[in-house]
Amino acid sequence: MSAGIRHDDLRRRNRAMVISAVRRAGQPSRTEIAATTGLSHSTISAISSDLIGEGILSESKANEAISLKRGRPQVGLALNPEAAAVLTVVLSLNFLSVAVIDYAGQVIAEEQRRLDTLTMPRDELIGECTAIVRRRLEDPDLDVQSIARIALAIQGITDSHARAMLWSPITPLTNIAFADILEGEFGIPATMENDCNMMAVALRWRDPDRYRDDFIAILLSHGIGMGLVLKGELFTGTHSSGGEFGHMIHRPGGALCRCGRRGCVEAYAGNYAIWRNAKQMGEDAEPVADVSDADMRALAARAREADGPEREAYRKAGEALGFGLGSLFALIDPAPVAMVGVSAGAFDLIEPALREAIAQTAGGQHSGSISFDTEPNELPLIREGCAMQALSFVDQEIFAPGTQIRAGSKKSVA
Amino acid sequence: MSAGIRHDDLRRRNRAMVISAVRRAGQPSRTEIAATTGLSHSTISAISSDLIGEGILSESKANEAISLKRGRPQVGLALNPEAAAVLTVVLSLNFLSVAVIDYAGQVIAEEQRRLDTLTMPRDELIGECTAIVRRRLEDPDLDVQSIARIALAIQGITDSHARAMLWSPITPLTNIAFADILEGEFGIPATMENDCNMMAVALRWRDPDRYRDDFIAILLSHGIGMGLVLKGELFTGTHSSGGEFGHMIHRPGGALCRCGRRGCVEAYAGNYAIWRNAKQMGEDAEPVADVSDADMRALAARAREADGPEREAYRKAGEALGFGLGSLFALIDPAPVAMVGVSAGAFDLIEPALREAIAQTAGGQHSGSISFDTEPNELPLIREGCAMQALSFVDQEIFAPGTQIRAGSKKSVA
DNA sequence: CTCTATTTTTTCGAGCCTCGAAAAAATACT
DNA sequence: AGTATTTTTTCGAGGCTCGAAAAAATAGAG
Repeated sequence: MSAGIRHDDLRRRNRAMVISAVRRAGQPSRTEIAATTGLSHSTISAISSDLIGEGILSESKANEAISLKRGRPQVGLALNPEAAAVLTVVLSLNFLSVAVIDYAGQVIAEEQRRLDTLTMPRDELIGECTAIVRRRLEDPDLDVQSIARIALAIQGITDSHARAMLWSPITPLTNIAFADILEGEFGIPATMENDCNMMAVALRWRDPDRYRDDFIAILLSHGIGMGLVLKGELFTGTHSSGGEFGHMIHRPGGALCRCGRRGCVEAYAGNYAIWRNAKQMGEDAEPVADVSDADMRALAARAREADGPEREAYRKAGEALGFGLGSLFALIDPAPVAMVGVSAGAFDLIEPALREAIAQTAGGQHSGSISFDTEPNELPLIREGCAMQALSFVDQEIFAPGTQIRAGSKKSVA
Repeated sequence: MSAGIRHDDLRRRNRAMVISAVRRAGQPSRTEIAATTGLSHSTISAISSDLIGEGILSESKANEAISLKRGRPQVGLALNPEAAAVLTVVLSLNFLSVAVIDYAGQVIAEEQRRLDTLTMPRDELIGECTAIVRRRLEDPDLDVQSIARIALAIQGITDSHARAMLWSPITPLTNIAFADILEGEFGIPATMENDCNMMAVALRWRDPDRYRDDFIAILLSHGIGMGLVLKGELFTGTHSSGGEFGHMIHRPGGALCRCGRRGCVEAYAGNYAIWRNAKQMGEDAEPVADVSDADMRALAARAREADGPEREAYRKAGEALGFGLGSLFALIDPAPVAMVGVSAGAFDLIEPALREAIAQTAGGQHSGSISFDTEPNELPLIREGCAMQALSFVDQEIFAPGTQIRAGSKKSVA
């Protein structure tokens, strides 16, 4: 249970503070770091000199803009791009992509591939993933030793220990321990992340002012997913990645959902549901396997043109999302929302009904003050979140003396 | 933002560990504390000798049962009951109760009072609260100086800073900053807590095995409330006490809820809703102000006797709770549930429909493994939770050197 | 071009804190 | 009475952070 703080934990934690301050701030001077961490200048000086000696940080002749000031100019501290690297794998419907990212967060290599995830047998799916990773690792330009971590993101439910995919809409297969598989194959620590959680992580890095301590990222795609940050931390369920917003019950016994149950939010707001309603196929119609983004955009265009079943379909989606968000807000209070995915591009069609629905719920009091951002393209967000998640892990490993540091660096000698 | 750890924080935190280890374990020996905290024997020895010197802990000639062992017998450490005391105030529908609790957690005085909260004007309600507290503080048997904290719990929504009641079903009044009022009046730090959150706190102290890191306490009373513990911490909303499970939407546009909206879980499962359905008054009927516990018990008895509208009313309540829990489980995954309040005594009537509903939701996969506890009497739980919450605050104040310690104790001199 | 003011960074000794090992204390068993 | 065993305290060593002072590096003034 509650662990006491050992004396040597102190340095560990404060190293952590310094590294994360540098990652957040870009090129802060030692003085700035001292200010944000609350530690003394002497401490920051000692720690950063250690980190530079270990090749984790490097001095960069800093902000020329501010060098107009008097005194001794600040020396910016930056992450040394060569200190380590991470590899991200994003597995989504019929699509697999990997990227290699250096310690400073820059993409240094990538590869993408189409594949038929829905019909692929287990071995083949796993094989494709390991193969694409292996190809990247065998790249002669890459120092394999520097790859410190792999983060794999997938649509669907992952376990709360970030080891396995439990269930995913992109494949009928279940319980694939991707993290263990990749670790076993390549001997590099790996984690298995939920795509929407990675979206949330990315949003926070992109716009820390708007997405700080509490916010919601909702994926409006074939299915409905959610990434939730509460009190500054990624929210996960007790056993799984949790936050299955799409499968909150909107109408008990209602429309047939892809998950086999009835009345889920997704059964009204997922692409297949909007499609089904627009085509007036009835709520019991079996969900179609996939609707292309182009088809969805065409559907939205038609809905904008005339008040027909297409517009009504988007209205129903908005209503379901609104009541769902209302129930969510009853639990966590309102927070900024980012709508991501192809249907976020049709948010103009969704928003009126959504706001009307929210107004009828507990969140309704603040209905006006709730603001929505839209971002139609989810893949870059997911990849970015994966990268930052993996890099944060590496940061932690680096200041944990117990762990072998894989970067080609030697300890400074006092 | 992220604060570094100063050198003097170390002692503070480790003192915290020791105190909370003692509060949890009852009368642990120094060796046991060392084991649970992971700190060395020397450190525990130093800290506990400080704490004893300051009058916070005391040695108690420990477990005679274990003194059969060889070696030097363990000396149990106990909280010194006189180190401080706290005062709890529980304000519920037409009922106000206070208790004074010593540092070891024993009730040393209490007082209860009926009052008409629904019609009472603002000044009077506040006046009643301050008056009952003043009476306790003026008790000649009590050392006023020792009262280190006041915790006030109320049914309804409180703000996330534990300062004010925002809204409550027990009064039409809103936005009463009880914590500030009591602090101003008596000069004793006070907090304003949500009743269901305090239930959850109490459950954890009562049965730490069952209610550890993740669990749900649901109040089935006139209204429906929830206290939620996730990852070992009390879950609150971003702005308010949050966790308004009762106002998640069960059926959009459905039955009229006491909150003025439609289709909330509470509009089917609150006492007034069960009453309304049992009396076949229609879902639009204005909720009655109060139903006595005796009436509810009579209703449950009739429902058990024959399959009439009463039984159907409980079935609907179960359905609403089941779908609500199902949606909640979609977000947080299933967790142990405690049903508290008068209708928890009728859980046999509620459970079948509840389980059936859950089975139709995302939580359904684990439907069988979800276990429910029942506790018909909420008041003792709330009071107990309040006491532990207040005592935990005092624990924190005691190891924070910045704070003036109000207990009559002097620092040990080295 | 030199000197001064200013700001950043490093150095150094002081003061704490935790730890491990050893000693001391307190009991049961023989 | 002596020995084994377990708990608790003592003590010196090693680390860490801090504040103050020194050193470093620049802009502006004369």
